[in-house]
Amino acid sequence: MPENVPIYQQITAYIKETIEKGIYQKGNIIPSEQELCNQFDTSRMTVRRAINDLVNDGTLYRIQGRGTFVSHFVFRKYLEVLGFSYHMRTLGFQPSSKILSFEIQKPEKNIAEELKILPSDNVFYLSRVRMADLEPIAIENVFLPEKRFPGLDKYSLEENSLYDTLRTYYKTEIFLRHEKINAIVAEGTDANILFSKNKGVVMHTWGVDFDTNMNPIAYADSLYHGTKYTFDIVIK
Amino acid sequence: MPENVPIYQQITAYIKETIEKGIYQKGNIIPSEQELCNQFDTSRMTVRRAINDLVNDGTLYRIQGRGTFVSHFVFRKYLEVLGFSYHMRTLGFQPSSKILSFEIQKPEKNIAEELKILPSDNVFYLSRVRMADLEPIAIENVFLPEKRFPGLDKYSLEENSLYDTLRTYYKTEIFLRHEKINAIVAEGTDANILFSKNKGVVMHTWGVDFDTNMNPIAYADSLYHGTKYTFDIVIK
DNA sequence: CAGTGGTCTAGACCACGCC
DNA sequence: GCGTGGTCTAGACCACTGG
Repeated sequence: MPENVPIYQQITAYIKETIEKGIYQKGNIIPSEQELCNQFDTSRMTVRRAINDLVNDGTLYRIQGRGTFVSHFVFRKYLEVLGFSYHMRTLGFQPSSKILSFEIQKPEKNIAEELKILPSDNVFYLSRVRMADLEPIAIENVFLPEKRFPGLDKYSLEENSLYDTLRTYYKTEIFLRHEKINAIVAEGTDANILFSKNKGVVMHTWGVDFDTNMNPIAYADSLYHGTKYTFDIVIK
Repeated sequence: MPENVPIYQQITAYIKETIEKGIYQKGNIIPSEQELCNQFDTSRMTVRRAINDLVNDGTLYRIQGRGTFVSHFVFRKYLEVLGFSYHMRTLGFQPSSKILSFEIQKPEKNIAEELKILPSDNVFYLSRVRMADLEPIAIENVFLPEKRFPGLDKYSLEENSLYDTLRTYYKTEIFLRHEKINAIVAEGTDANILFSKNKGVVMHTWGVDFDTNMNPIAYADSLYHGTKYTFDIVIK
């Protein structure tokens, strides 16, 4: 009967489900730790492990002496790490991409450093226009070590999410992204693509994705349309 | 001998210290959980509680069967939540502020909604130019419920960090910020302050700060100089 | 194989909020 | 006082990595 899934994960899954179904409402109290112990026939430390995970990701909060509650918050963490495609879909837009370039290169010095590879190692350079309902929203330039993702060019990244591809074919999950953002004026080709004009205001982002062992797996340098796109960020 | 501080907090403090002192280096292994049990004369669950906290905030990572390691990452999470003053100091700049306005107002509808107060409730409106080494970097407009922070106007926010003031005098700690960012062209007074010109590219941010109980405690709407300022963000 | 982290138990006492 | 969450114990067995 008990799956091979750890009990604490069963409990977090159960709590998330009941929240999604609206059984536990925002701001309402959830069953006490003791009740959950009885319900899942387990010890309190295991229940607390489950609740801790949900408190850490912001789903629940605790008040000592009173109980554990569902956050008032419409939680949208992880969005950026899940990528543009996912983000657009949650906003109700149809994401699509147009590939500008997908080739093997020698990395520039700073990119090699960020990816912790040698300048003589190869990288895939993937440049895409990202669109929402066919409107150009961003230009994303991604660099990935060839060693880590051999044969990546076999896969169609026009239709599929890059992160889905890494997950499915290379068992690589992004754990964390370190990103920098500023605002600049885009000109030339970039401005033409995003604004159909020769100038436009964009957010410029650059940064590195890491896997669960904190190995760098991708470097990205992108431009986002200043007003059509909004970063939606939760900072703890 | 043992302080009133929980053991797991003593352990996290110890580990952080040794990392800062360079005794545990980036990528290096730290003592095993069993060794830390002996060192602190405590049980493994307590040691794990301590390590979990540091894994969750990205300071450490674990590999089953091998050990626990110091992240390769120069970690700068929490920066934004700690505020502009703190951020600038970590970058080696001298932060300062010039208050443009500090008064009691009735909130606009959307701000009242975000702060979960009535439109008839009062808010403090604090508008400041934030500077680094006397160069204007940002214009921050913050709205705080008067009910929650009675007498806030007594304190000098020209010299002191707003968040320090909330912490010290109102025992209020920011747990989380939900922030949105886009890029626009600033004009008029705003552009004059930040660029000494009548136009300039800025990052526009707006969002809400929450305390540990997920009560909204401040709404901020700010403009950051597009190129002098860079958001530095870690997304998990 | 030994050593590491991953999960779990069945209790304990304390601090806090509420009635 | 009672029920809540906060901290902690002293074990246990499993899964994984390395030599």
